[in-house]
Amino acid sequence: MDRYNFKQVEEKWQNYWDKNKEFSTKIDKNKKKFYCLEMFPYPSGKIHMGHVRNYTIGDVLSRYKKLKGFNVLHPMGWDAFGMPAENAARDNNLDPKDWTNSNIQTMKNQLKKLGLSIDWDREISTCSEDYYKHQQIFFLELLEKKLVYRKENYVNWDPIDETVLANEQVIDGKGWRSGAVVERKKLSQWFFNISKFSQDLLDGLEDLETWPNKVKIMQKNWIGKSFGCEIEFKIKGDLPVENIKCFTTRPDTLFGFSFLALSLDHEISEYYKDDKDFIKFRDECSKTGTTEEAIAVGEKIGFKTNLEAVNPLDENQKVPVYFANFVLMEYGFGAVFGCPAHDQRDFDFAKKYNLKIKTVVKPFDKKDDFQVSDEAYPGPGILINSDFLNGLEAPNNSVVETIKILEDRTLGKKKINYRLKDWGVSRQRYWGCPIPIMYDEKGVAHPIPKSMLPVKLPENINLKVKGNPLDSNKDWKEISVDGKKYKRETDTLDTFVCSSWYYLRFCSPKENDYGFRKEDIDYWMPVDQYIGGVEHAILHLLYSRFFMRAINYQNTNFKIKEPFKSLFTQGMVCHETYKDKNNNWLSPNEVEKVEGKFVKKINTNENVIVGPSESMSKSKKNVIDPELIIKNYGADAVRLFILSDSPPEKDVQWSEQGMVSSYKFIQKLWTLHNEIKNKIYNEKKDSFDEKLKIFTNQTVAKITSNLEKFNYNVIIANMYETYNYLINYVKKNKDIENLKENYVKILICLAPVIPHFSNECLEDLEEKNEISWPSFDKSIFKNDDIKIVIQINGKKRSILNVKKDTQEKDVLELIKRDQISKKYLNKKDIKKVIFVKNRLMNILIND
RNA sequence: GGGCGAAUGGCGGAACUGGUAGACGCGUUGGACUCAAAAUCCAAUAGUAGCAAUACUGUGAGAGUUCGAUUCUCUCUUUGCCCA
Repeated sequence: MDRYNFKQVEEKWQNYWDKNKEFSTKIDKNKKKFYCLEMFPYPSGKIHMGHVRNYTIGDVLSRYKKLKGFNVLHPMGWDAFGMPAENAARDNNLDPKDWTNSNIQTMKNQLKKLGLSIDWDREISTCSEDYYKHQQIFFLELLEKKLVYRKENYVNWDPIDETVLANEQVIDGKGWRSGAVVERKKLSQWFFNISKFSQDLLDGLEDLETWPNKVKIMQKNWIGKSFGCEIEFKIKGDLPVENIKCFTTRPDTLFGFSFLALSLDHEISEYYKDDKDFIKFRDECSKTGTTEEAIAVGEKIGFKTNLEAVNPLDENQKVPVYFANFVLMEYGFGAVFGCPAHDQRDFDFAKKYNLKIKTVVKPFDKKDDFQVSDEAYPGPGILINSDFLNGLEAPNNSVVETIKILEDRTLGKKKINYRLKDWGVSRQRYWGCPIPIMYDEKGVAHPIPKSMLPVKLPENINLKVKGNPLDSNKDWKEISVDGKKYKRETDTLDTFVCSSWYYLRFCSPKENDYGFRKEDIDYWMPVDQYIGGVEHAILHLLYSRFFMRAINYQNTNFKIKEPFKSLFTQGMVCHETYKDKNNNWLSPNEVEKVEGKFVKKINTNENVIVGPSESMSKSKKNVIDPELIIKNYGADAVRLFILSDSPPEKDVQWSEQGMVSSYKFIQKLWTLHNEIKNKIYNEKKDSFDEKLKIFTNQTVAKITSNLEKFNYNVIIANMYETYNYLINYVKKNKDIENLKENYVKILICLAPVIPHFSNECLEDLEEKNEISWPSFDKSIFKNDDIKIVIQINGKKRSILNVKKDTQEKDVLELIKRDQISKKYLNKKDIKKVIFVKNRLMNILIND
């Protein structure tokens, strides 16, 4: 018998699928559709194990649904714009387009070798003009609906590279490439008005029943709805400022008011722009960084103004006004009132500047003279030292009551605040979708006329210039329309915009006039199952949800609000990390295991420090190249292994031994296949075997239910169990009448995970019927013999074989004759019997 | 600091709605085959005691509900992720 030649078989089936357009999909209204989508990859060069896991999970589902008779849409594309291309192109004197397209070719070939059931006719790439031209139209539509606007905003500015940096590109306050100290700079940028939909995005979460709860909670926190009050404080001092508006969620602690803190960007800072001390203070603040976390961890510092704020509930109470580094302009109105006794941040600030700390809430179990001492008390309790508010229960009652009082006296009003900020989409980059805007001589923005769309990216650009290469490209930048001179917008769109609607494009990938055809999305949308990493839990998923609402807004033709009906977030692929004695990372193939436990470096025999298992990353060198693994073991074996060791939503440890055992398992299945085939074509026949039928039924039932529940690791265990059963079965039996019929069912159950192998075996059996997912017959379990657990005083003592549905008194009779049970029951009174039909009997006796 | 999870053999992990804890795989040990090795096959494998049948203990710790708890409730410990 031949060994299973995975190379030949896998190539054969991949070619077959390709040639027959097996997975190319058309609208078929007679069939139920199923849209399965995995997050599309960034074409960085080669696929990595994370892709293998993500796409294997999606492929198992797609193939299963197809076998179940669904019309499955399973497309793939490329999230092809972005900085790595621009950087790689600049460093290697390439065109970003060429770099990207060559990576796409490589990765596409790699994905094909995994045997994925993808409709490659629908392949899209966000960097192709065919894609981004539609995005420009969307942009202009949103502009018309006033969902896009321009405003000035602070950015992280790298003064050496003359470029804007994303927060994650700022490391310890320095640019990740140049190492220059990052500055805050105000730039005019385009924004999507996502905050307009804050409440709707929040409400929509309720309907996403099959999304992981944690993702919904993350989005909820990100939107950050808070209930509070807007208060105007009267201001006294030497500036022409009459009042300052501020937002608070705790107006009930107003009597503990001890300072008012303003953001550095608050409009009042204008009066101080020439004040040397203020400038010095502002520089000091910029060192601590602008992220919310940096501010929270860093020291709270303030700059005292000559202004005083009046407590609206008590005219006699006046407190100083500070600029403080912990107040963000984006939150509320960029002004907060400080109540040190009940907010730790305010407490730290008050201690530092020696401001009064007045306790206004006491915990329920404390007396009225309770005083905050070492730290703030932010918890619930009863209001004290608060004049007419005394005795209210904080925070629930007291907040509502205080707002009522403030509203009555027209000192403030109820307000709901959201943390969600508008989405800045301008990027000072070449390799992105051009923003279809031009500016006239006065600097007023105009949409590029529709007839002039799309705005194409210029080619042969010099990437070595400082700053945005588009900005220094005069030929491209300067245009004239109807004899008037304009300058193009040189910023490009954030790549998250591209990925906010790509799932629509897959429905109509070739449509030329618009981003999608209504007929197509009416049939295919929403995505029935979306699969990807949890790292996109907030931004990508929220932006996509927003984008649907933005298209939907003032548009009766477009019904979708939620693009992804179900979401599944898979875990990462991890591997041990290795370092040599000089603390340099070593890759797994620079390391070997010699004489058991310790790991040594190849050639030098030097000891290696084994670090914890972490998610595979190039920087830690703990990566395994999927291409090599597929070459050595085959796609089916890789698919099998990547699913086998852990539940798909959890991290999985890469293990060479596990990989080898998956490979061996496929070889064993092949041996089994040949044995079964011999039996099937054997002349001698045994009669029909009921037990085999029952076993097959159980197997199909188990695998079906585990597929439905994403328990893919358990499916692999089911596959091993099935093998173990069948290999013993064929040893003991000749061919029996129903062997082939049952074996074919089992082979089909293997098809989602190991499609090449399964198809090869089915073909080998000359199985001509159209393959579809086997049904299972629940009634077949009826005649089953049942094992009943016998417990004495709650402890398992014996197991009885009985017919299904045996009654309590009959089981009791059996127990009395059962040797083991008799031993425990001997001469003891039975106090009580608990009987669960077909399961167990628990007998309570006096000890 | 807040929110959400997690904790089961040497390891990864199973366990339907509260009903036989440890499926399945890895590793380890022993055996068969072989001159030998690899490959393959067979067997054992939670701990303790015992030749054994078997008994007791056992799902992070402690309590509770229950005839019965890995599963439900409370407290605690450790740990992961997200937010601040």
